[in-house]
Amino acid sequence: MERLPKRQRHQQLSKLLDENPFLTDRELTRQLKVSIQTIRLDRLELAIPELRERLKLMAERSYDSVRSLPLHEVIGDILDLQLDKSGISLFEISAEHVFSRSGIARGHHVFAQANSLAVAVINDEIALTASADIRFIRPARLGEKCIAKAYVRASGEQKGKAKVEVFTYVGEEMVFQGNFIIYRSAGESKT
Amino acid sequence: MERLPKRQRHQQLSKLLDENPFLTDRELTRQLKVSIQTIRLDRLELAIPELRERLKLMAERSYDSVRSLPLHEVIGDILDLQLDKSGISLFEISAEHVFSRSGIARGHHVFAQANSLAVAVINDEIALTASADIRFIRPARLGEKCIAKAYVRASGEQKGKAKVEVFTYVGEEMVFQGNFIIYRSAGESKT
DNA sequence: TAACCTTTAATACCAGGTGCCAATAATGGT
DNA sequence: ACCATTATTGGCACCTGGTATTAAAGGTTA
Repeated sequence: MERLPKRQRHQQLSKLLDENPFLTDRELTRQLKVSIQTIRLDRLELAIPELRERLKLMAERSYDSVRSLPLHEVIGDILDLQLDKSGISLFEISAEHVFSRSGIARGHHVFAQANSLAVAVINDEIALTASADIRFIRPARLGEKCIAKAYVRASGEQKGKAKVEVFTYVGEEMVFQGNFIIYRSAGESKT
Repeated sequence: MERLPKRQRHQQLSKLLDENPFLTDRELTRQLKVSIQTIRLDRLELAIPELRERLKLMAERSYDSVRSLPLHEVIGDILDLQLDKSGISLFEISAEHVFSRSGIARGHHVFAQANSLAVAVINDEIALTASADIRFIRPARLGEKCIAKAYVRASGEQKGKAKVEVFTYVGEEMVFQGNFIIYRSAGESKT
């Protein structure tokens, strides 16, 4: 034993199941070349539930996410969210977001991050983008982490419209700026 | 037997599983007061798969909707393209593009179609969105086919900037309108 | 009465596991 | 060289939530 193989295998196993959670133990034995018992011990140690439990968990998540916050409908990861006030999200530019020749992000991805943050920050059942005025200040490039900050300037609970300003930065540099007008269904509600 | 109970039961069964797809046959027998065999015959007739299959289907749906979230290269199919003049693209709103509650398309997908068309219509090596002024005129809904039409208003081969106007329609109705300023690398090039 | 439909029952079988125990490796420490 | 520990494998019983099939009991109806 090289003291390592087990941990390496654990990492591989986690990675495999991360990429494809639909694998049975039997299929894992083929990929990792160990017995099915070992796979099961590994899952035990790593606290990875059996296939059926995994599927059930996924089904449950998707089922009650229908009635929960639209957080995972957001492009980028929400780092901070103060409803009707401000929000921050992180979005890393990866290969599928850029023009292959130049390595520069396509504008609509940067926009998507800002737009979905602007919608998420509005504390309302239904929030839709009505219009926007946007500027791409400098290109965002492959591998860069974009931090978008959204500020609600006029929440307009009565008027049915809210104004949200979004600034996206890579490090210290601003790459994008946008003013969004968001339709909101009514006054605040929910939770 | 009252000749009806069966159909009534079928309706009830469908309704129960619609409200809570996580019910086992055994739990259904309690609610419907018939034997488990009857439940299974009912599911057969109604073509309702077993619990595990239902969970798997839900898991799969939620799984590849997560995977398809990242927007791809060009959004929509280019139907017509006259470089430096005009272009038309078609984009059909499908389940992964809408808010699940309302069935309304997220703004950034509609934007993405317009933006990628505006970039595609510019006849240059490198074309990037510099800024845009956009309006979402009415929401686009699940299943609707969006036709975006882009017109180059000022190609600005010297100035390094081009102005492109995009209108998106569903049938006769306009759903989106945008004015894009696109950076272009130099004069025209390419074929 | 026979023919039929609906419901229930009984049995064999399956996938994808858990839980447990025992038998081997393989590895280190001394 | 020996022992203890850890890692891996095997085997078996059992569980859940089913499928598939065959059979039987009950009411309905022509």
